[in-house]
Amino acid sequence: MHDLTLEDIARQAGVSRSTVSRVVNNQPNVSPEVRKNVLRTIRTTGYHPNAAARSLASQRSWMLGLVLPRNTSSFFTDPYFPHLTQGIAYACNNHNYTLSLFLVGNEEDEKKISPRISRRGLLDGILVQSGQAGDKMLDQLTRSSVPLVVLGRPFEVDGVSYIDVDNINAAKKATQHLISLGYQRIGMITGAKTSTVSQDRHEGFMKAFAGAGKVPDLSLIAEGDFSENSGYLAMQRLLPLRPDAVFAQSDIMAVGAIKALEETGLKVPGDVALVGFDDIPVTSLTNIKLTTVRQPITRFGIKAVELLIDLIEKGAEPARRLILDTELIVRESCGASKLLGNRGDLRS
Amino acid sequence: MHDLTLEDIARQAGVSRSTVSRVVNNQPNVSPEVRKNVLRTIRTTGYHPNAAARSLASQRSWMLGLVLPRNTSSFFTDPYFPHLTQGIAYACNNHNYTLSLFLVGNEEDEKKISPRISRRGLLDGILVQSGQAGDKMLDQLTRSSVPLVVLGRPFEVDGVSYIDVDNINAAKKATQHLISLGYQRIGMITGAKTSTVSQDRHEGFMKAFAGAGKVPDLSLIAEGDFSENSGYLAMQRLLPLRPDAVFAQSDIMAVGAIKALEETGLKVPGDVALVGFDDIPVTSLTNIKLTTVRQPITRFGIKAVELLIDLIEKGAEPARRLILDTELIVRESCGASKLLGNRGDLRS
DNA sequence: GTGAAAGCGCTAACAG
DNA sequence: CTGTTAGCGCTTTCAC
Repeated sequence: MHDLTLEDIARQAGVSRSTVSRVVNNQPNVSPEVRKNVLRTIRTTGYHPNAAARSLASQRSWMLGLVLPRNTSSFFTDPYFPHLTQGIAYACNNHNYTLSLFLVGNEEDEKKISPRISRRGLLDGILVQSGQAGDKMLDQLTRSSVPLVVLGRPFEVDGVSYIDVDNINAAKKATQHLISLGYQRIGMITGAKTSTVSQDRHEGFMKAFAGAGKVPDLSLIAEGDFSENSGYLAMQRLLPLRPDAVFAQSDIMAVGAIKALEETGLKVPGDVALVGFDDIPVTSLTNIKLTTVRQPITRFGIKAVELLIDLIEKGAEPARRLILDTELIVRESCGASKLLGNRGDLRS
Repeated sequence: MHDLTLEDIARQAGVSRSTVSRVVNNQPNVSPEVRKNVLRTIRTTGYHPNAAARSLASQRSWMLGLVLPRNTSSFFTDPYFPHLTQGIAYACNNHNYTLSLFLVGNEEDEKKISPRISRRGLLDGILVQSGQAGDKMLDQLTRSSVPLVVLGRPFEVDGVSYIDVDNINAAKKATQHLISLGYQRIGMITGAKTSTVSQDRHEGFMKAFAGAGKVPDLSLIAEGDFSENSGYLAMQRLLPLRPDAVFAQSDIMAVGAIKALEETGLKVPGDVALVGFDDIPVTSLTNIKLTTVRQPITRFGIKAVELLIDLIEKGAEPARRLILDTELIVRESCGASKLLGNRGDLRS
């Protein structure tokens, strides 16, 4: 059975190709009866328009690309990316776009993927995870003519549209919280210092101190890489310096830190208080109720897609940016409940 | 600057469109010098062929679809899916295919996604996660003319190609291991009973007993749904029945089970021995070294893609199946090291 | 080894 | 409201 075409449907319904096209695309200028008639033969024949032909003729593929660069090794270990991907997939679906996924594992992948992404006619728009400084892939994509939205602030923001959460304020709130609880030796476990996320959260940390008229002990800042193990190791390095509270730049690192503390027999928050970032369901990873900065990961993905579609439809110039708010979720690991006599979740 | 076409390159290189096409597609019948020449102008102009036009003319999109149906809610909580996706993405990349992702969240998604998948000209092949019994989407895809590989044994295997791990044998090995260690009250935490994975592992469990000339206590079989929490709850239900060993059908459920045991003050493996399934890095989730059945998740994804490509290139008939082997990884949670005086990893 | 020409199946003016 | 027509940019016979 040879595949059906518009032509076939037109013939069967006794109308022209254009009319069928109009019906398929839900366009006006078709009489109700003709439309109903055409719709019926489409249904009975099981006709589906050919995607390639449509893309070629309309210069629109209805396809969005999600590019996750190599440094995103935590794709498998950090629930962040699955959640993000889900939000993106959901939104694509909602807006009738198809999502294609480009996981760039190494340089070799990059070489094979790059030209594929650049092919005209394949993608109507691109979502790319903000990477480390000097990310070639991002540079290259930025130069292409396909509408682009960067997930997370990129290093070079000139002329590129991006979406991000307000990392500076978020980290500031988290740190202020610890300061206000009276902790005196507040440390931080950062992500890779070459990432903008980590830099922004670092800045928020500093701002909180500045705002309180205090100066942080910089030796209490340990670098991680957003992986759990790095949080574990960072906390081990921090321990001899006797911090009484630590702000971990991701929940997963906070979990690692907790492991390190438990191994040493230290209590959270009794001996060391902890605040995380993400609000990922870590309850499954540790029994400690983690105080954390909640970022709307799924919503982030949805908004990213909507921004991208807007750029596609209304033009990518001028570049736009969208910053989402976060929320400090006070639970037990920061010691607030004990110190202040509160119980359960508290939103500030 | 208007996008470049083959025509443009042909003109600039002083040859015909066909010749450029041959060069682009690495076909023979082009003299070395002409080829070199064309290649150069392609490079200097930064020409990239149009994907839609190519698909339309060649009836090949070089695009594969990965469909994860709604019951795959564990996409975010179980590392299994990120790993699988990574293997698939890697293999697609390697074979010059682009991967598109269809996460089917609910019925509404299904309605929007189905026609998109069925569109001719979009996908050269489809990978679909095996679902629950009566999965409409799978049924529908099976009926379509696009080559299809099901991930995991489907309910109806007639005429459909699929890839799976040898769940029966794997579960049998795991259970035999517990039996051989002398446990007398061996329980099991299953996945949803409507899934083939769970059914097969159930069968393996039974076979191990049969092979040992024993009869399992069926009341020690508790149903979960592959989520951690379900493992936790299942173990709570099991505890009053005093099992001395439990085979959890996934590592994540094993972790839940461990939580339940720890809460009750019971030791693993001292009070209850445990064997999991997957060999996911759960070390981050619990301090217990889990004895488990290792399944090659990433390789599973790679093999699935390769099988699908084979079907695309050599025809989908007759249906093929590929069963991957598993390996029992003996660590500490089964109590083997204590009972047998062994240490560390032991592969059976 | 190379080029001309005929589509691939659809959209989108433009007439009518 | 409907049909005619001209492409979209490439692949692929088929001559030469």
